This record gives sequence, C-alpha cells and structure tokens, in this order.
Amino acid sequence: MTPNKKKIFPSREDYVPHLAYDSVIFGYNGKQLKILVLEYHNTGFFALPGGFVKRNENVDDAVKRGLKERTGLDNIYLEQFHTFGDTTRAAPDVMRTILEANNFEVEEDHWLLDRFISVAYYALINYDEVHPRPDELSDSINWYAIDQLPNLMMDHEEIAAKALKTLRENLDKKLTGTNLLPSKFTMKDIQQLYEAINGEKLRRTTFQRKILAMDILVRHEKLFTGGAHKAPFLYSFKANHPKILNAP
Amino acid sequence: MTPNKKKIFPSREDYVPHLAYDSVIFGYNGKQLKILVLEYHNTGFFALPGGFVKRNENVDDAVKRGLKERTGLDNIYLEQFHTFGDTTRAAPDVMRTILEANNFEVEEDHWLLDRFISVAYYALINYDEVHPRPDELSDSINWYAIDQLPNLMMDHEEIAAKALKTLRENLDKKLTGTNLLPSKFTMKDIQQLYEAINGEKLRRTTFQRKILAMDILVRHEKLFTGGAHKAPFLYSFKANHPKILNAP
DNA sequence: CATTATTGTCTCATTTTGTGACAATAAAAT
DNA sequence: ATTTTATTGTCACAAAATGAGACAATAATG
Repeated sequence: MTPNKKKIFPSREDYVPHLAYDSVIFGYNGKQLKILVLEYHNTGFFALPGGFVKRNENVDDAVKRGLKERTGLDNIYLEQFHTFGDTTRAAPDVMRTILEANNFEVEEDHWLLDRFISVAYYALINYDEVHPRPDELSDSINWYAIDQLPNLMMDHEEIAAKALKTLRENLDKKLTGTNLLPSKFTMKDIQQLYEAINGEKLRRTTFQRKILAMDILVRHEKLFTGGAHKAPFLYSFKANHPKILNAP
Repeated sequence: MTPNKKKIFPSREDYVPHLAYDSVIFGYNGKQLKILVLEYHNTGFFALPGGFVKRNENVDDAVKRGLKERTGLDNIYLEQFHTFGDTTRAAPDVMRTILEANNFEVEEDHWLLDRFISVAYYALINYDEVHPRPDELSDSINWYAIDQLPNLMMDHEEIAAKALKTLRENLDKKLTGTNLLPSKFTMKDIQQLYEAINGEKLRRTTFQRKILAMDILVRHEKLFTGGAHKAPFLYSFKANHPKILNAP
C-alpha cells in the first residue's frame, strides 16, 4: 500500500454513465438458501455484487462478465427482475468512502458519485462448484443465509428481498431451482430445496406425486448412504430440461 | 413551418444520458385489447410512446409524466416489466430521420444518436376516458388491436410482445385487468375482457364461479338493456380492491 | 435375526374444476 | 295478454387434482 500514490479508477469514458447492475446470486448448500454478499475494504459496507456496463456491451453481458469474474462460472442461470431508478439511489458519500478506503483518487466530479440506475438480476448457482473471489474493491465475498443477511448498504436489502420474491413466484412456472442442486439428487434433496426457497414445509407424498407428474426427472440407481433405512433413488433432470437458461 | 430556422431539441444536460423508457399502454373497448401507437411526423415510423428521464427525476415519475402528457390521466395502473439493454438498440439513423423530419437541428454528436437503455412499463387505462394527444414529434397517436399492430420501429414489437406476455401472467395473480373496465360492468363484460387478454374462450359457469369466489366484486342493481332476455346484474370492484396501483 | 428409520406406493377423503341442465327472466313477437 | 326468444343465475353431477394417512419394502445396525 502506498498512501501517497493514489490509484486511478477506470475512466468515465469506458462505461455507460449512470448505469449499473446488481446481482443477487443464490446458492444452496443442502440446508439453507444463501446469497453472495461482499464487504468493501475498510468500510464495514456490505453490498450485493454489482458493476458497470461498458460502452459497447449488452447489459446482460456485463452481468455475465461480473459473475464470471467473481465465481469463475460461465453458464449461469440468470434472470433480470427489476430496474431500480429512483433519484434517492445517488449515494456520493458512500461511494467516496469506498473509493478512498481503496486508495483511489477521487475528483470532485468523479463519475461514481453520480446518480445510478441499477438493473437487477438474480442468478442460481451450484454452491459446491464455486469458490467466490473478492474483486479489487472488496475484502471478502461470502455466503449468507437468506434470513441472516448483514445490513446492506443503500437499497440493496430491498433488491435482495425483491429477488427472493421473484424467485418464489417463478419457482413453479419456470422450474428454476434446478440449478441449485448437484446433477444427481434424491427426492428428499429436491423437496428440501423447495422448502428452503419457499420457507415452508411441504407434504412428502404430495410433493413427490406432483414433481413426478411433471415428467422432468429421470430415475437412476439407488443411493446407499450407510444409514439404517431404505435406500432412496437418485434422480436427475431430463436432458432436454432447461437446466441452464440465459435467454427468456 | 420555417425551414431555415431549425429548432433546438432539449439539451443533453437536462436528461440522464443513454436512458429512456417505453410504455405499452393497454386499453379495452369492450371487444378488443388495444395498445397506443404513435407515428412520427413525415417518417412512416410507428413507435411505442416513450421518453427520457430528467436528471433529478425518478424513472417511475418520468413514465407517469409521459402518460399524463399523452392521455391526461393521473392515476394509472403502471407496472415495470423489463429493461432492454442490448447495444443493438442504438439507432442513430432512425433518430436522425425523426429529428430532421421535425425540423430539429441535428449536430454530429447529438445525444439522441447515442445508444439507449430502455426501461419498459405497461399501463392499463380506461379506453373511454381517454383522448390521446400526439406529442411534439408525432403526427398521431392511435389505438391498435393487439393482433393488428403496424410494423414498429427498432425493437418495439419485441417490447410490446413481452408486455402482453407479462400482462397475461399477471392477470390472475395481480387481478389487473380491473382498470380496463368501466366502474360498473356485467359478468359477461369482465369475462370478455379476460378472453380478450388471454386470447382464448372461457367457460361461462366456471368463470363466474371462480371470480365470485375471489370475493372481489360487489353486486349492484340489474342492467336493463332492452335486449330480449334476462337482465344481468351489474358489478363493481370492492372499494378496498387495488384498482389503481402505482407501487408494488 | 429382530430393530429402526426412511422410502415408494397405495387408498380414501376432500377440494377444485369441467360440463351440462334448468328454471327464471326481460323484452319482442304474436 | 300470451307466447317466444335469448340470456342469465344457479344447481347437480362427473372428473381431476390435492390433502392426509396407512403400510409394506428395505438398508444398515446390533
């Protein structure tokens, strides 16, 4: 760290001004639904992973780029759910604090101090495949259970809440959730995932009957765990099932 | 018209650069679901009503402002449904044509020639209460049935299609559609509205049972039309029913 | 070999939805 | 006045979906 030599943040010219994205990245560890939250260096600010859009880049692609940088994953289920455009989103003090804590030069008219409109996406990823990497500005990036989030800066709590609401609404009709499981799983696994997302218990027999009737699962061999009980079948999603979606 | 004296378009400084909105305004005339489409002066370009966001204005408010200018209505059911952010949305030739056809000065770097990210909303309004007014740039603004739209410029057909898709998905769960009817209506009226939106016939008895079970209607006096048959009851939505919504 | 917890499947009750029948009109035709 | 006509509100029953529990099958354990 060289306190006298300040770093220069990427130029205003490189990005679409006033435009940002934020992503709510859902993962599932077999028990709880979690999201990725990062902490900015030396500020105590927790935030959703976000970023900016290059001048000649689709907004969708900017989000994919950010996801790739932070998770290493390429084909991620991604869904845009809302754009947050209130003037109250301008947060020059917060941005100044973050930039200064990271030893960046902050001119009076630095473009990060402007108002930003943020396009928000949620993503579903496999918890186990990912070892998230902090970006340049952040100390850490960690999983937090959906009901145990730290206080998030700006309107990020509202964004996360709306993401969860949308995920729940889409769960049945878009058969999402499918990206949150390993490739083979038991009936109990997928039921617990649905329970974690919806935050309520489901009846075993009804759930099983319903999801089998959907005709989206393939049954495989049995799973022998060493537990003292009947072994469950393993299932996977049918090959033609839209496990990974990037387009609507 | 003074061909030598060119007009000046509002300054780049007044608006958030690269940001626009488009609105899909649904109306219902008792038979068909229609949307408002405008035609730019002397260009043959048909487009959805759109506009720009002032530097110190919420995106939602910009849309409401545009709706008010074009329809005169204040409390409109409005729902944001998607943000279109591909680079392919830049359409300098189209914008230049429109500006020149309207006798505006067009500098090489005029801000309208830039790439725009558009936040799209749909609105539901009462067909009968509205006499749409063309704005400064447009010749006309007219209702078009949803399945008889003219060719729309840029990606506006995609925007309209997605609006309709979202409206259909939201119809049951958000009880929208309610803003498309007069304050009192018969069971047949509301059934026909649902049919127009969904594009499919519904069974009379089932529809009636279902919508009455929702407990959102108040029954009033009968309607005597002069037709040779049993008079139907009139209904209205319950007072506490969210007929007009601006927030989620 | 008995015990134990869990699973797959079946059965029956309950609720919701599909489908048609039918009597009760309001106005026009006779 | 009476009959005719089209439409409406409601009921009745069938079919389908869902809720709720029962039960035998079965991996491991001891």
